[in-house]
Amino acid sequence: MTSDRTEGATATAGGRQAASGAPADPPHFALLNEIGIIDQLASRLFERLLPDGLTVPQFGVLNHFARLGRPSSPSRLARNFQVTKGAMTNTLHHLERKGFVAVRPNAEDARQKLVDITPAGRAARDRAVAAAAPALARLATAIPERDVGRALPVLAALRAYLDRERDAYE
Amino acid sequence: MTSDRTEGATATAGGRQAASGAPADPPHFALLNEIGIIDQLASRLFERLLPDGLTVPQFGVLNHFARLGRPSSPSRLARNFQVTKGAMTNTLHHLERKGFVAVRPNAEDARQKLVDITPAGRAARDRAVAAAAPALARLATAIPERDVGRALPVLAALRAYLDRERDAYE
DNA sequence: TGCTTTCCGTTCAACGTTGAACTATTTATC
DNA sequence: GATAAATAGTTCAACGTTGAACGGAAAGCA
Repeated sequence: MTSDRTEGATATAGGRQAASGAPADPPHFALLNEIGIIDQLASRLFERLLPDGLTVPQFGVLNHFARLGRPSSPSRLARNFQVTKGAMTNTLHHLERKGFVAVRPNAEDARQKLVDITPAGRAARDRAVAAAAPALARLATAIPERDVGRALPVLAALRAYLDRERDAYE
Repeated sequence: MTSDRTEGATATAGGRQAASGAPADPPHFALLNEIGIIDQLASRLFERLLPDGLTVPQFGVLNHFARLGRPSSPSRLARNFQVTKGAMTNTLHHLERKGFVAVRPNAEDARQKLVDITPAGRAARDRAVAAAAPALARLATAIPERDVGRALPVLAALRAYLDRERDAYE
């Protein structure tokens, strides 16, 4: 049992709902709504699959390093993930406690710290990818890659726009 | 200053990043990633515009009622918004404290409560819509409605899939 | 050189969310 | 009717996030 699909109701962006008689939300608003719900559903499902008590943001950092192949700094990571520095401090502390990431001072710039993934972190990341693979495969079956290819550019443009908009307001 | 757009890095789903040499995340994963970032950016921007100290979920509930036109119950709202009952209890308490929503017992079923928007709540919702209108208009300028129309069906299918998947695992 | 600005990382309070535990009420079933 | 199962709403601890405030360190500039 989930949303009131039977009554054709699933609230709209920021909220949802879709009663037949009521005025529909503007398309752009509806888009953001749909995105909000998907993020919530996908994150929760994904997190259940993750091993080692990994959370989505924690996995994100590990995955980032696995592909980056070199150390980074907390603030740089915060920028990459569009998150505040405080949030990244928090995530890194968790990863450090688990031994999945190593933090050391940066000799060249005492303001910074250098963060890198550890072998254990790499292993955890691989386990996570393996654990999520089946679910991702099922998803790929349900949503044709062609459709994903259609949506992705639009979302990329949307993100770029929001990014600019944010900069403008800070 | 925002994400490392200059280094072509914006972490991928659950995490991101897009260094040229590294293996790219699978398309479906990239899609979820993009969605996660957009949700975060859009929510934060939207929330800044909201009046009366309204949060995104609070606005969502008010907007829901404005379109629904009739009372609902906490658990029904929780289902509509794909949120746990506890979360909805929390949101409703905030709205009740602000006088934007009225809660009363349901005589026909003592387990339930009936929630409805108040005139003050309606006014707050209208103020919120008005406050967000300019930003939404700018967004509509940046992202053609045609593109939104292309992405929406894919996202709807994605949400429907995740919804089914969740039911299967609970 | 000395002062100001910018950047870095941390801490903290306030929120929203989940998931589990619990009580109360209603519905199903024998 | 009595018992079991399902539904409703609350509470609570644990997380992640924001936004603001700080103290430390490096650049920029006079």
